[in-house]
Amino acid sequence: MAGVNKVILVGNLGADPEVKHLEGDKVVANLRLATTEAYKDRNGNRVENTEWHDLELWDGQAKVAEQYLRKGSQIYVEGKIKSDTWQDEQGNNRKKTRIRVLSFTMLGSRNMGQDTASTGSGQATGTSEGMRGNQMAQQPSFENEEDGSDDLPF
Amino acid sequence: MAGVNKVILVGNLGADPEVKHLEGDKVVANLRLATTEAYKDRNGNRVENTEWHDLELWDGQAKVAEQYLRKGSQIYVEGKIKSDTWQDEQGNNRKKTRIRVLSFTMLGSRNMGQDTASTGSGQATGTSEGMRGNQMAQQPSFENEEDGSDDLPF
Amino acid sequence: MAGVNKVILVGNLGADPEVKHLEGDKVVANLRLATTEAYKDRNGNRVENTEWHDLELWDGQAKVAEQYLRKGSQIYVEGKIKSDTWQDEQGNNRKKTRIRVLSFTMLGSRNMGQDTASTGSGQATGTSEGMRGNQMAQQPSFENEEDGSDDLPF
Amino acid sequence: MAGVNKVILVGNLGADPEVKHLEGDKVVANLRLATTEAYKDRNGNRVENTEWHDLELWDGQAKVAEQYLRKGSQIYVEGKIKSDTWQDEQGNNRKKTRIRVLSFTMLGSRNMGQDTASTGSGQATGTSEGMRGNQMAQQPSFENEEDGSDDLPF
DNA sequence: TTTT
DNA sequence: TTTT
Repeated sequence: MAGVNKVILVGNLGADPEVKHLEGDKVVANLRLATTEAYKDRNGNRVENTEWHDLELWDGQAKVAEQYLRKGSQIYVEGKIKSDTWQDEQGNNRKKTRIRVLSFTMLGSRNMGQDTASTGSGQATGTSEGMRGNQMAQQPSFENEEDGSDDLPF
Repeated sequence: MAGVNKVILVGNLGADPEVKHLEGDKVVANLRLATTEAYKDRNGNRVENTEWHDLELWDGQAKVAEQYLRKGSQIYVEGKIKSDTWQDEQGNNRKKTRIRVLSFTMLGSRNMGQDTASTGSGQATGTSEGMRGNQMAQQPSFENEEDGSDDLPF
Repeated sequence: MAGVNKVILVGNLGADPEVKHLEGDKVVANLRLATTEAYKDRNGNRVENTEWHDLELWDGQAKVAEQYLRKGSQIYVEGKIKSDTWQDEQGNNRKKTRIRVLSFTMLGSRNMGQDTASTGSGQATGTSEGMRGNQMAQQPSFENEEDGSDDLPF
Repeated sequence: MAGVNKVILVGNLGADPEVKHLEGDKVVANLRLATTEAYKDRNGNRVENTEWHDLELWDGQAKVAEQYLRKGSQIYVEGKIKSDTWQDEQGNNRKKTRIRVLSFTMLGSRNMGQDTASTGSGQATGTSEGMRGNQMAQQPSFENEEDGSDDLPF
């Protein structure tokens, strides 16, 4: 059946991206994203609740993340839930849930984190196809399709 | 930072809702929802990929689910990702991810599952407050807030 | 700035798609989609509120819409807000807002309506009046890129 | 029918909020929000496309907007499409589409616009560990129900 | 385990 | 003009 599996997150990275360059020019980046909600409990005390998400980005996106994202970066993310299941050594069924990122956008302005001053020249070039997204020298947004093999948009 | 943690799903239930009535008038329903995407692989073969989601609904919502949803029901769901972490007997860190449903809407028409012919009379009454949602005898849509103690909308 | 402009709708078509085949193999379809919300007012009376949306689909998507969608069809839509501005004869600034559809999915099940037997092997059995139970043999879900020239996904 | 009518925007305000205090303690704020997408056209030239949205906020939300939002503020918005129709003096049918905001969140950190230094001691500081530095006086996130009469969340 |  |  034709379904919908969509995740939208706005949060901050808990650490720098972990990027692995695989054979065949494949690149994968793993990010830890915190989304925090604050509310008042029934006693009127402010409570903060943080959820941590494991994000997975591939190829062009992973490269953008590697170049521009840092611990603390605030991003808007669109993706889908994707879980892996396996059996552990004890024979228990295990499941790990990740967010497969389909597009993301850096938020905030002014600066983009410590090492990003270098992006200033950037012409934020996108490929014409498969790039609904936006990107700029300072605020890259990047979209990738399922098996996208897009190059860096810069 | 004020974050966003939003999930939107459209899929079908893999089984009837599992509902538990807890002390203090609390009710919780657990649903298994399948979201299936189909695409053509590079050889042009149609591939289907199903993701299973664990949904958790509380109170008024849980009651609506219990009454109207059945194995196979197609629903639109809005919620947020919520994970529990603990240590298992081996001392390993474990994590289970669920979707905390904030609103859902039944899709399709005609019939609503095997026993729902009886819903025809439907009062489908909503509370004025906290009910952005929609509901009807035959196509209930229901929203609940964080600690919502909403009654059944009927 | 890298922005986000996203619309998610679930509703029913108020009329059959209006499709125009333009030069250069371009096709555009215009749909009228109703999204209805129901709630109880402060007197406890059920109130229904319908919003009508003008949807615009291009090329491959437009063809799918032409072939499978009919008045009454229930669909899930993802798109973006897009407005045209101009001056009318009186010199007044005018603005028309549309939803540019980026993907849609037919909802509901069972049967698909009158002329859809042609869609393939498919069951695609039709109701005579109004083509409400939608979907096809394969339940089309269709995504299109900005300038996508995708063919029919079947 | 139970429908879905949802809009998600991330963009910047084109002007300070316009706030009107109505009788009966009602408050309405109107915002102009720009969402910009950038892409490369078929010649490889970077093209920027800005869509302007008319946002409408009520009551508690309107007050938060009045207090914290300024021209240039970057926000995440969730709402629904809402159009008014009428006949103009020439007897033409007219329609104006707005976004009725259901929740919004301020994005970015650092500064919040010209006069907002007063909104707290705060420097919107991130913590060194895990960057949880979350919502603060300076980064309000606010949700309102349909006829919500919520007070300021501070 | 759903749906097609 | 849809849907219930």
